[in-house]
Amino acid sequence: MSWTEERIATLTKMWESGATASQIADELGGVSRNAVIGKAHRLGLKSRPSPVKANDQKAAKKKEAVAPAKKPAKPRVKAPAPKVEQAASDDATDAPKAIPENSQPIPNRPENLPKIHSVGPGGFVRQGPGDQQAPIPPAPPRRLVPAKPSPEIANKTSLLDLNERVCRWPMGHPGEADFHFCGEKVNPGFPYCVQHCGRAYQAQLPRGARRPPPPLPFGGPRVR
DNA sequence: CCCTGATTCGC
DNA sequence: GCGAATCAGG
Repeated sequence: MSWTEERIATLTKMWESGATASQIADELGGVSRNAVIGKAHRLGLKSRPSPVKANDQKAAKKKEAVAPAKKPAKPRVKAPAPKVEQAASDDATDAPKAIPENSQPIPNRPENLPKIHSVGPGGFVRQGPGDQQAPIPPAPPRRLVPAKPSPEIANKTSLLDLNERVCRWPMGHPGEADFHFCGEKVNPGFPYCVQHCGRAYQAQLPRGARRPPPPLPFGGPRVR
């Protein structure tokens, strides 16, 4: 697996937004956590909160320069990454504009967040940030047409099934076999069904009640 | 043990 | 340039 430009872009975005190297490697696929860290450093991306920090740059640390008495060969092969090869090249440039980008995977402290219960113009109940039922954020914008229909999405709403009348809320992550869309009847005038309108359009909290973290442009780390 | 990132160094 | 091996802290 080579470092294409989009893969580097994803790495950079995720790294800067605080995702761990493991998450990044997992999202990219085909690379190890070490590869991600190594690449990040080569790219000049700087260290974020690193576990090992209390170093005075001890120069007196050396590995064995010569005479590697014994090599453990290579027992360190846990996950050879049998990732599902993605036939279609994903292209992060075009984004379906109907897909929202407000994703807050960071759980807000449930402490005294005021319960807001307001009704949107379409009749949906706005969801307060304090009461997210499922913390699954909307999937990131990506190109996501599956090369061949798999049985998992046989009865689900695929990208090709999208039209003005069905809910475009993404279910799952693009690129995965069972990725599909909600497909419910939309709340008239909205790109989503009533239920997902409640997720997409959240109630505004009073000033100072909270400060939402910045949205993750890549859609956030994969939730497993 | 698990996790994390940093560093080294053979390729 | 790449990344496995290794290190070191949490």
